[in-house]
Amino acid sequence: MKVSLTDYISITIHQTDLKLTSWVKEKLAPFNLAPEQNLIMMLLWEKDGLTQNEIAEKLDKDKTNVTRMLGSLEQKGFIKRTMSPSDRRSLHVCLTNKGKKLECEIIPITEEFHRMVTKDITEEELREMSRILLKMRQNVQ
Amino acid sequence: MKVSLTDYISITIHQTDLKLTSWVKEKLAPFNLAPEQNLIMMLLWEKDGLTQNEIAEKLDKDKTNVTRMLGSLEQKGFIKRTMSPSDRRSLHVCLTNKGKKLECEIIPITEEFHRMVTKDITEEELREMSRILLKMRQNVQ
DNA sequence: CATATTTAGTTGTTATAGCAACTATATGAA
DNA sequence: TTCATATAGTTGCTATAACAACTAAATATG
Repeated sequence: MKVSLTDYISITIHQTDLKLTSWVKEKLAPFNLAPEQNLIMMLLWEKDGLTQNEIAEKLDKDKTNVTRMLGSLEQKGFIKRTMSPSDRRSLHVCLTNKGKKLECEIIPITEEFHRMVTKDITEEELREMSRILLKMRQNVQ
Repeated sequence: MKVSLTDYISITIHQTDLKLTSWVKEKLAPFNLAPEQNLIMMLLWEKDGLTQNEIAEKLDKDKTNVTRMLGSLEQKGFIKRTMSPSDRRSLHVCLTNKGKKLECEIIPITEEFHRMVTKDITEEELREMSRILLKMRQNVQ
């Protein structure tokens, strides 16, 4: 029996992800910050001076993407990259003043986003959802 | 209180989506077919001759993306585009023989994928998950 | 009928994503 | 110590994604 594409849970996940990302993108645009770039900034606000490699691992992203995203963030003046004295292959990523100042403007947006997304969804449902999503990820390992 | 990035359900959704898409991408690569291109093929296997606009609507995608994906599919020889006689702005997208033959090779992969993703997850859990994902999408409308 | 608006599709730009291949540096092992 | 290997990062390529601006054709409205 032929089924609709929306019967595939993977497609539902994909389309939901796109919708959520799109909202974040729109809200962050005035700050000249893209959604994934914002994730890097969030890591740095929590712990400044991470290496590119650490950022890639924490975000579970390909290092090539991280290189390019940091290139963009550096060009916008939010971060600077300096060679590690202990390992000259590594680059430490540090916030500029401009990057530091951004935090108090962006955090409220992130929180508003999370509240909006999870509106009328219980903690229990969220935990269950996380569990199943994690299971799916493991299923395709 | 600072939270981990993985505490955000939107990030869990995003990363799960990436993992699932990556599996599909790898399995379809030998057929010279990308994941989203495959969705278009699935639509056409079900109903040949759709217009670009209909494809965009069914997949809930921007028409610019559809234009480019179809360009790629046409270049690979899986589809052909012909001007609609009734509306000369529209292009009908039709499968070539090569495109038709692909179906019996791809469908088993799609089904294997769905079985693998939903392994040890009950129908009830899947329905619940779909419901919540849909709710999240509506929440950010 | 003429003009305004809508619609279908294309092109340009930017931002993710991942793979392959590369450079440079560090480390481990003979 | 020297050579193989591993690691950090970059560049090139392809594939999604979305927005803006555009062309061409169809439709609606005066």
